[in-house]
Formats: sequence, structure tokens, C-alpha cells
Amino acid sequence: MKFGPEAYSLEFFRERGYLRKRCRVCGEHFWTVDPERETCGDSPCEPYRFVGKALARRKMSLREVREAFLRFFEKRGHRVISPYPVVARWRSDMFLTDASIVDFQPFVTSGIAPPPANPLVISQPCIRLVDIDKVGLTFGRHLTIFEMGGAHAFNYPEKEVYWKDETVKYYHEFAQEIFGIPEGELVYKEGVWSGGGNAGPCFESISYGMELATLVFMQYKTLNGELIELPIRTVDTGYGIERFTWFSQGTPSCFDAIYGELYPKVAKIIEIPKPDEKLLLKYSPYTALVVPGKGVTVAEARRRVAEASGIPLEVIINEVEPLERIYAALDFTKSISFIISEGVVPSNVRVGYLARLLIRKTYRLLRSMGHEDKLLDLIDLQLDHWSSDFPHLREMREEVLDIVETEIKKFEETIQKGSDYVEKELSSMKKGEVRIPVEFLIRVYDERGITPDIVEPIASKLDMEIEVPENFYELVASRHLRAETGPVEDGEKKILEEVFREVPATEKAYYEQPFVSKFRAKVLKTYGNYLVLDRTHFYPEGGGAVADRGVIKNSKGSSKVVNVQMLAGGVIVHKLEGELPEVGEVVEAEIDFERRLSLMRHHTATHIILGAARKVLGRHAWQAGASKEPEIARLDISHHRRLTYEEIKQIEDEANRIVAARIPVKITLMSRNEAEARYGFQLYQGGEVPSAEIRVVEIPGWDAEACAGLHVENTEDVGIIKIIKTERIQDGVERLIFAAGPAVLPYLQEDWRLVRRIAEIIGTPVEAVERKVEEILDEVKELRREVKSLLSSAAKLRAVELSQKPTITAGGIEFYVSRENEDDREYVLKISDHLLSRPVAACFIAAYGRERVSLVATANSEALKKGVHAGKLISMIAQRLGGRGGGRDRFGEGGLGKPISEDEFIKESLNIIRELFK
RNA sequence: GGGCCGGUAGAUCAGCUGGGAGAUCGCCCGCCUUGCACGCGGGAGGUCGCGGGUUCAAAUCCCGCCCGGUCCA
Repeated sequence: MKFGPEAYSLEFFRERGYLRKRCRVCGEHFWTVDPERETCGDSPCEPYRFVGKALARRKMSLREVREAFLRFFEKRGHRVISPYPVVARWRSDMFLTDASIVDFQPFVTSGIAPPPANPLVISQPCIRLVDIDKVGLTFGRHLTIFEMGGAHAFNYPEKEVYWKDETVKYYHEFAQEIFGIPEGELVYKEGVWSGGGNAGPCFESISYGMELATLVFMQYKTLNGELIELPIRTVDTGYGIERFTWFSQGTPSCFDAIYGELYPKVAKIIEIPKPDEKLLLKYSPYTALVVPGKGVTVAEARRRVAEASGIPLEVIINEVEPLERIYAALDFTKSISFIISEGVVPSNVRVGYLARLLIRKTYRLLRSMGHEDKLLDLIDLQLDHWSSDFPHLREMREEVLDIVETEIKKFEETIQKGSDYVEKELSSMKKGEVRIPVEFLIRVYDERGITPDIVEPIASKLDMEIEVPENFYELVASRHLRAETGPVEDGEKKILEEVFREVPATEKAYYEQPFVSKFRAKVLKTYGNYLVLDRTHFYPEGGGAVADRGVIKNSKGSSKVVNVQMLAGGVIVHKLEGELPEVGEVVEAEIDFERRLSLMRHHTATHIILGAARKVLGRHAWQAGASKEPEIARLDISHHRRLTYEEIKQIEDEANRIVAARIPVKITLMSRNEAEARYGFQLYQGGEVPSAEIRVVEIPGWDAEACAGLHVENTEDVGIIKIIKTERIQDGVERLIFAAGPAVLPYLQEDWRLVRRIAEIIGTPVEAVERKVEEILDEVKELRREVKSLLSSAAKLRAVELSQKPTITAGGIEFYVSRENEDDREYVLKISDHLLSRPVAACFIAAYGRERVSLVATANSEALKKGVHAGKLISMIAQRLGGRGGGRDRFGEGGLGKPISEDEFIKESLNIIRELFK
């Protein structure tokens, strides 16, 4: 994708005499007032020229830059907006906020909802994990967490705010007024921005070798590679708050600028290497040459920097690399602090998995420095340091530390178990083999989460060679490619949407009058057994709740409503069983209201339980899914530990306290911006809500959620809430299964019946059941022991009895053939043990069991020497008697599956022995 | 959501080409020895995750479920 020069040719540039030039290194076009300039100045086209210098008006801290940025735009008519969360819960297409514009997508940029202000300015903490491996290497040009200063204007067809010229002008003034960057050092490189289905031209603003901001003009939608003009053109600027801070301070690295004040405290936890300042100042400018991305390995990037800077590679590795690790550790722990403080629980799914990867990566990084035990201390430091700007970090401190600690313990266990396994496997493969196959490394990572850096020390301990391919993680990923499965398309719904496309949206009468069960409505259209009315009280499936049921009466009779669905465009379609009415006819409908009431109770109960879970477990307990049926409801919540009986009981108690407190359930329709401002982002428990207006269901003082469901009027109407059971459906997600109101009764009654039945069976009063069952189990164990012991004595006696005289002696072997009455394998084998322990060649053949007779044959070592094979012997006997069997030389088993008499068994056995041994 | 690995004594695990449930540590008893991972002898401890199937016979093979781990989205 490329835009023509006209997209970048601004009045602003013409007025000020800018020239359009082409970078001799990268070939991109850029605008400058300096006729001598030959490169665009962006990394990697030239090294930094601000390091070690004080080029700005004054040195500024991160907070000072943020404030200066916000005030600058506030003075120019922008309203300052508070930052959004870093976890993008209002979106279903991404997990983390990675740009300020994300806050306003897709609702504002697509025109569904108005912006909270226009124009507006925000300093948005963003998290980007894509370049995580290069953090440190570029001395802070790349960070996993940074603040993006966003000045945004949304231009509507009927209302233009401002566009390209003003955007560039604002930047120009900002750079000059606040930072004193001379015009000759302000370069605007032409670029193309695209992301999230949108695109547009952009300018990258570069000074002294570093891109400080990107000015994007979002004006297209991309569809199948084509650009479609958007009705709303958005000014999307991203000012690098950290980069401006770095520039103003001229420190060797950006980390010094961000975390400089924190260094003394960090140094108390981990020793910070202190390479020669001159070395760093010499090295730093050339980190501009490192460009993250595929194809270039870390080693290769280092080699290039060494060459360009003239600093020997080993000096870089010895002096600079340890410092880079500290840098990365600081950046990662800040990211962890922000993510977890917003209630993310590490897990093996979704955003929780990203949190887990980040924590594990940081742990391994610290481990490589021998400081893995300091991870919590660093996070604590970050929480404290940044809480002056982001107060929720302090409020969540205890929860964050608890969650991270739990995760660390889990990982340590994984490492411990995995390492033991690896050592065992490697030792067993060691014979001759000194090179560890790559396949093994992939396998232990995939199956046990053991990364090659954990295998390495074990390998060297065993004198084995390990070589990790650069594309290791791609190899792992390729293992999973074939498993890709697309989402299951709801074909039926698609067809219905096509059929009813022209029908106007159905009036949702259930919101106006949620307690009306009988109504009349006009039939607008039918298709197959589907029916659309002009208005309906039937609540369609949605928000995790099943649809209403009921009947629709018409001239031809009455039909059952078996399903109700909401189609795109707001058309509600009823699926009927029975005759369908004529189009235009007015029908009478009645909802199964007992069922509906139960659904409403369960819906309100879900909100109450969620509030209770948050109170008992902590604010990280977010809804991770929910379902409501007439008989039962379930709520999935994020939590890092299995729920204990105590916690479950507490949640239940709290929930029922709210039920009893008779709190009216308040349902309000309000604008998105107002709802977010009043209740915060915890509104989006049920996921994204794709509308400008938000229906807020509030239980004052307890819970408020964006919710389209039907609720009872007062918490008292829920009656009672009983948690039936809990399950762990994913790591980090607990499922609460519960019932509310009369729906509770069947569960209580079943439990009651069960206990009474058990009491009846064991013949004891209900109160004594618990103790009695324990006694019975003890007794059973005791009896088993006794039986075993008695059989053992009996077997001994039987062996003595049998040993008096062999049934037959053939081939120098004594054969004892016996039909045992005791149907117990242990008993028979015990006889064999006694019988064969004497120093004569002996063989024991027995049949035991009544209806289904089993056979066994054993031989002692003396008998084996004389050629007995118990397995073959029993196989032959069994076959002769109509059964099957087999086994090894000293032991054989078989069975007949039918009864047999003693005489027949002994006769046939003897026949075979005689045949074999004459 | 999908893939892969696993579930055997209190703990860690072996046994898994079907044929008598094991080792180490821990526990109990005894001996030896005055000492903090001492030695020797003896013992207790198991629905082999649950359910179904195949088979004369299943810890072992097949199917389903539950639980744990892990990777990917």
C-alpha cells in the first residue's frame, strides 16, 4: 500500500519552505527545511545525536513530559481524558491496549458512539509484547509498556474539527516550544499506517536520529486489499512520552530517563552494573542501528553495533549486556504490575496466558542473573513508584503480589518437575549420544513448558551438547498449525438474517413491561416455521440466557414457541411448532411466565454472586462467562486458586445477605461515555457491548454491569441463592454453579433424599450417618485383612495336604493337579508358593471358581530346568477343556468361562502331562 | 477453543510389546549406635483417577468422562 505525494503535500510545508527529499539509506521520502540533509534521520538510517547532550530547553521527568503534553493540547482546545485500562475489555478483537486510539475503537471511529470530547488529548499507558525479545537491546527505544500521548480529532461529514495541516502544526509547535528543537532538526517522514482494518497516510516525526511521534490520518477502511473512504476521518497522533523524556535528558538509555529516580531503590534489591559512562555514551547512539524484527538475530545485531561503534564485541557482552538485562527486568515488571493490577489472573487462556508468559519470561530473565527471588520485590517497587500517577496500583497491591506469588510458585514447581524429568531422560539417552536432539527440546517445551535455557545447565552437568536453533519458537508453533479450526458458522441464523433483512426491527416490549406475559401483536412475515411480529414480549436468547418459551394463538389454532433469536438489525424471530398464522394477522401470545421468572431470578442472582465473589476473593474476580437456564445458572470467574469450602460458603452468605437486604434493581439507559465515567470499566463483565447507549443494571452499593438481560425488580425477589457446586474449568477460572428461588428446591430435596436413603440403608439416624459410614469402612478394611489372613493360613494347610503325594510324577517332575473350591486367586497362588518352595522339581496346576472357572499353572526353577513351560501347559489344558490361556514359563493363567467337574479337570490335565512327559 | 503429556503406597516415580502391583524417601516396631540424610532386620500402607468395551485374563489395549500440567490461538 502506498499513497501518492499529494497525500503528504501540505500547505504548512509550502508556507515554511519545506523540501521533499528522499533518504539515501532507506529510500523513503521526507520533508525538511535543511537543503543539506540526505537521510530521513530515522533508525536505522543514522545513529542518535542527542545522547550525552542537553539539547532540550531543560531536563524533564516522565511526569513532567506527560503534563506538558496534556496542558499543551488543553490550551489548544482539547479536553483531557483520563487514561483507559491497559486490558482492553471493551474489545473482543484484542487483549491489550497498544495505542491510544484503541480506546475509541471501534465505536467512535466507526460512528456508532460519539467521542467523550472532540478534540481530545490523553496519555494512554500501552502494552506491546511483539518486540519483547529486543527490549534492552535498543536501549529503550522499544518497551513493553509505554505511554502514548494521543491528541485526537474526529472529523464528521457535517463537522470538521481539524486535519493534516493543524496536526503537523501542533506537533511543530510542541517540539519547538516545549523542547526547543530547531526547525532544521524537525523531519517529517512519509509513511503508511494500517491496523485493525483501517489505514491512512502518516508522518513520522524525527529529530536527532529518533522518531518522537507518529501523526496518522486515518481515513480508509481496508477491505480485500481495497481502500474505502471512511465517513469519519480520525486524527490519530502518538507522541512518545518516554522518548521525549529520554531526549530531554540525553541519558545513555531511555531506561535511565524513565527509571532514574528508582535506581537507588533497585540497587538495594539487585546490584546494578556500572559500566564506564563514556563507554555507554559511545555505545548508545549506535543502538539506533538495531531494528527488531524477523530475520536478524540478537547476535547479528550485536555484531553490527560493535562494528559501527568500534567497541569490541566482548566488551559489549561483558559490560553492556548485564545492564540491558536490568533494563528489561524493569520494563517487564512494570508491565506485569499494570496488567495484574487490572485484575488479570495468569491462566492458560486468553489475556491470562499473556500475563503468564510475561511473568515466566521475567522470572527466567532474573534467574539468568541469579536473582529470581527478587521478582516480587521489583514488582512491589513498581507498584509503589507508579501509584502516584495511577492510584489503582496501590489499591491492588496486596492482590497483585498474591497473584504473582502464586504464579511464581506454580512455575517453580513446573521447572522443578520438568528438570527432574529432563535429567532422567537425558541420562537414559546418554549412552554414546552427546548431542541433544532438537526434537527433544521442542517436546519438553511443548509438553512441560521447559525452555532450552532450563535444559542447558542440566545438559552441561551431563557433558552433553545443546544447540538451540534460532527459529526454535517457530518450530514449536509449527507443531500446532494443523490443529487450526475456524469458528463454527451459524448457518441457520445467516439464512434467517437474509430472509428477514427487509423486515423492520421488532419492538422490544419486554424492556418496557418486563412483567407482561400475555400480549397481542401483528404478524409481519413468516418463513418455514419462523415468525416475526411487529412487537414481542418474548426475550430472545442472548447474554448467556436461553430464550423464552410460550404459545402463540391464531385463527388456525395454537403453536408452541420453542426458540426466540435476535437477528442482526434488531429483528426478533420466533421458532414455532405447529401451524403458522397468516401474514397481517393479529395473534395472541402468552409466555411461559414461571420459566421467565426463573430466568430473571437467575440473571439477577448472577450479578449478586459476582459482587459477592469480588468482595470475598478480590477485585480480580472478573466474569469469564455465564449461562442462565430456568433450572440452573453458572458463572465463571477469574481467580488464581481453587475455591475452598469456606470461600464458597462466604460467597453464598454474602449473596443471600444482599437478597435479604431488599435492594431495588436499577436499570438505566445512558450514553457510553457517561456509563464509563460513572461506573468504570468493570461495567464490561460480560465482554464488549457494541452500542452507543449502554443499559446499566445496577444493584446500588453492590454491582453495576452493562447488561441486556431481564431482571427482577428487587433483590428480595430472588428469594434464595444456593451454590450447588464449583469446578475449575481452566487454570485461573473457577465455575460457580448455582440456583435461585424455587429452582433451589429440587437440589435441596435431592440432597435430603440422598442422606435419608443412606441413613436407611445403613440403618442409623440421619445425625449419625457420618460417623457410621466411617465405622463401616474401617470394619470392611479390617474384615478384608482377616479374610486375607485366614485364606493365607488355609492355603498353607492345603499345600501341606497336597504335598503328601504328587498327583503324578512324570519326566522327573512332581505334578500337583487340584480343583480348588475357594474362588480366590490369591489363595491359589499362595498354595503354589508353599508347594513349590521345596528343592524338588515341582509343578502346580489348579482350577478355581464355580461358574466361570479360572486356571493357573506354576513351575519352580527346578521344573523349568526339566523343560516345563507353565504358560504353554495351561494353554493346552485350557484348549482341551474349551477355554483359552497362556503365560510365561514359570507362570500361566487361563480360563474356561464355564463350570467343570473335578474329575474331568484332573483327567484331562493328566492326559496332557502324560502326552508331554510320557 | 484446539493440540500434546500425565493421574499407580503419605511423597517422588518405575512397571505399560496384556499373564503374581514394585522401588526410593517417609511412617511404625525391634536391634545396633549417645548426635543432626547413621547402619541392620521386620512391618503397616493400594478401588493402579472414574465409567464402559475388547479378552480366558487389563495398571497395561480401545472409547467416554473427571482431574492436573503444558503449548498454541
